Amino acid sequence: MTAAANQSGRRPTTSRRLERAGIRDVAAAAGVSITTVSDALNGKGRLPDETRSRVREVAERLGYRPSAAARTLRTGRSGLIGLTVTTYGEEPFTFTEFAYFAEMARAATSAALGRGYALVVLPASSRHDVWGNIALDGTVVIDPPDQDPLVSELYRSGVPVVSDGKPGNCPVTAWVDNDHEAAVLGILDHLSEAGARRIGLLTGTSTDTYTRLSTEAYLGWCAKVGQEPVYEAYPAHDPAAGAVAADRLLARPDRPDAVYGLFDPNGTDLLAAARRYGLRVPDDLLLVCCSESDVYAATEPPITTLSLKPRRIGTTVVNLLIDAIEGVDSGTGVDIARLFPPRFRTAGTGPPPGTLMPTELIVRASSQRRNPRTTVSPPRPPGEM
Amino acid sequence: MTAAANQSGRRPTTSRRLERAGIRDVAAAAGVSITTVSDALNGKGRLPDETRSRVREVAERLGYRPSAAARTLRTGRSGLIGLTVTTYGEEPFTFTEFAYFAEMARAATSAALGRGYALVVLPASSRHDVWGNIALDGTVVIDPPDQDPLVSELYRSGVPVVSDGKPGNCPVTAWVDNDHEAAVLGILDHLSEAGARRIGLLTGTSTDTYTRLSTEAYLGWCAKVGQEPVYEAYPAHDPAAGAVAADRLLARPDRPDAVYGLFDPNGTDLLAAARRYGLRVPDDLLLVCCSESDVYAATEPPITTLSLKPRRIGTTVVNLLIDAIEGVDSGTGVDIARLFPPRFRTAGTGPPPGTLMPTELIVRASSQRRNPRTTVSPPRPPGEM
DNA sequence: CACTCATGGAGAAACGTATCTCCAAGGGCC
DNA sequence: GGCCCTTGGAGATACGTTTCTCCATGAGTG
Repeated sequence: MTAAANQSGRRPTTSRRLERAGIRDVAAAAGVSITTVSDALNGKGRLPDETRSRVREVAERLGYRPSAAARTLRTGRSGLIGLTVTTYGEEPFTFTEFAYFAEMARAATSAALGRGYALVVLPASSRHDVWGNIALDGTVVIDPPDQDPLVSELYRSGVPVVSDGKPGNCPVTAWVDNDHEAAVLGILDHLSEAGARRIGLLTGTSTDTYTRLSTEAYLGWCAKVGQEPVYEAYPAHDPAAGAVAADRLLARPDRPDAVYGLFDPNGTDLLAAARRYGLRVPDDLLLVCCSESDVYAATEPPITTLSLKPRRIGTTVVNLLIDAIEGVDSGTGVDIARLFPPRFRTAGTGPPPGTLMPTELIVRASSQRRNPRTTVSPPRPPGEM
Repeated sequence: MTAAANQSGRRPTTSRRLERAGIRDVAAAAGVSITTVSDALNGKGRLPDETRSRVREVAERLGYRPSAAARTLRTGRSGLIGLTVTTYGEEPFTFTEFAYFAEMARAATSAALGRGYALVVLPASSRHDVWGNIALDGTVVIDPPDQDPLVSELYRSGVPVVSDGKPGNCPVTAWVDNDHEAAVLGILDHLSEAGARRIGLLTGTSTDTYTRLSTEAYLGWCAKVGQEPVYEAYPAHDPAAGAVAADRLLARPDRPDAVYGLFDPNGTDLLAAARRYGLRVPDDLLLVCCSESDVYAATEPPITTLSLKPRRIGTTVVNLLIDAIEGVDSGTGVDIARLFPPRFRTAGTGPPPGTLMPTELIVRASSQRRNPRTTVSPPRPPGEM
């Protein structure tokens, strides 16, 4: 080994292995100190432009890439955000609200990348060691169950947590949710105006916020207008159970003349069930379901759907989370911000700030009786979905 | 400050801030050295069980969580795998093969978690600083374009890269793909046996391996059996273009009596187009498309689909990648493995090892003719649905 | 008794960066 | 000439692990 090869001054005895250039190598090659290299590359410090550009050029020439691990260790920031999905089974993603999740995750990924963060997909059921092994700046939790131990632990350990779905008893930094009550009431009114006399509900048996709030809104509406509730609940994570429940609902003696299904496949299920019972949609049965899928624009008849606007949710959740991340540590320099990260603000404060976002009802033929359509949509070219 | 409070020996002057317990704190509390704590928690070293469990208990009591950043810096391993999706537009996920991607990503996530790794979603179009800021042990690339600069740089910088889709000119550690040629030939034979005389193809204009190999297989088959190729190509990333192309294909004077569509929405598109031209499926037109969606089990008629078995692909890709990751550094201790990481093995070796995986044809009504047909009906202008 | 050896564990050196502190030199100002 | 201020940059430390090296101690062995 030549002296030049060892000019960085480290490892005087052991042989120099082939490795990526470090900041030391750049400093040595540029004839400046490590400090100067760091400052030059990060745009900090007081350096003349000439030095800055020279250092940058040398770094480029050596193919220098800063070590993310070292930077994370030093700064305490990894640029990584966890995306946690509540799982019903073995799989990392939930099946039930799949289109919703996919859209939401996509928007969240975009939003995060736009602000320089990347998303790590981490099912809540992951091995604990996986969670512990990753430096996360914060976590997005989709639809946390009532008492999620994972969320509690994350929050306790000081990691900001923002949930999609109003959390039950988990402490979170912030949350975002749709205004499910308003959405359900809007649908029920819509169906009433279309002539429905007895509106049924296809709902789930799980205790997540979405199911709970929607069902409560339905029951409240029934009480208000004096209609006997007509609903069937089934385990929403079981794809086969939906069809059975739809069948049950339409087989009841007090069969509804309109149904709202809370879950994505309900539209198809209800349509099939209606066919089996010889019910025409919308003539004998009005139909609405909650879905992000555009297949319902092409069914026979097209089905009115409620969109939860997952893209808006995903974007908002991520932005809130990053705000929290960057707000905590990059505060005004007051030490309080460092002495009292969120974990210490739990007691004494009120509930975490939440944001309610509107939903969108996409009205199609299935919820409109023979009367001419009220909402005017432009004629579509053939074949477009 | 008391001597006891400072027994860890650090920060003799500045005041001790509220922070997560570190390994030093555990060592001090347990009355052992840092080494012992590390060994006890990681199951290394020679320690009596009594010491081991005592240290573990103290760590638990203090709520000790090892710093992932420090561990990564020290060990050079982050437990993070990049999942890169080629993007056609702004969005991080591609629309076109969405169900495929979703399934594949889900399987990949599962497989990775099962081996203690987590997946980071990183679109190829991400800001460069995001890529540089994350310590990745390896990367999965879905469907890399012919000359992907990102893949090249990753590979050059020593990060193992495994691609889903046989790579064009990118150097990768390994790749996995379906046997697209066999799949297409199988479908064409299947359609022939069902009575097809002229088989058309709905294909894409992009240059990815899937499109290219499939189209070539089709053209080769045509040449072999002496059929004039009948195909339409469209930009597969444009969801609206598929319907137009399907329409074009069925409007041709040499209208095919069977069509294979390479992309997921083609089944719906072709069905709609067939309806517009008054063609009955499967009587007048046999239909097959490549899709992972089970909506085709419920269409009228149900459509035969080719499944690329994305779950198998995702699992295989991740396992190959992790094998490469762990094989490189946890070798037999021979220094060669450390002196020559994959980046130095580029020259002189042959193409990277690839794995071809079988596809699965799910035969439904749309590709089975009830009674062999003899006449070809002339094209008609699009009428009412 | 003089050894070897296994056991249990401590010390300290990295890993590669960011940043706090401090210093030298030069110039303007009174 | 003494003083302060700005500019440009170097030194050293800390981030929290893992791991290599090495040292006591006591037991077995000839």
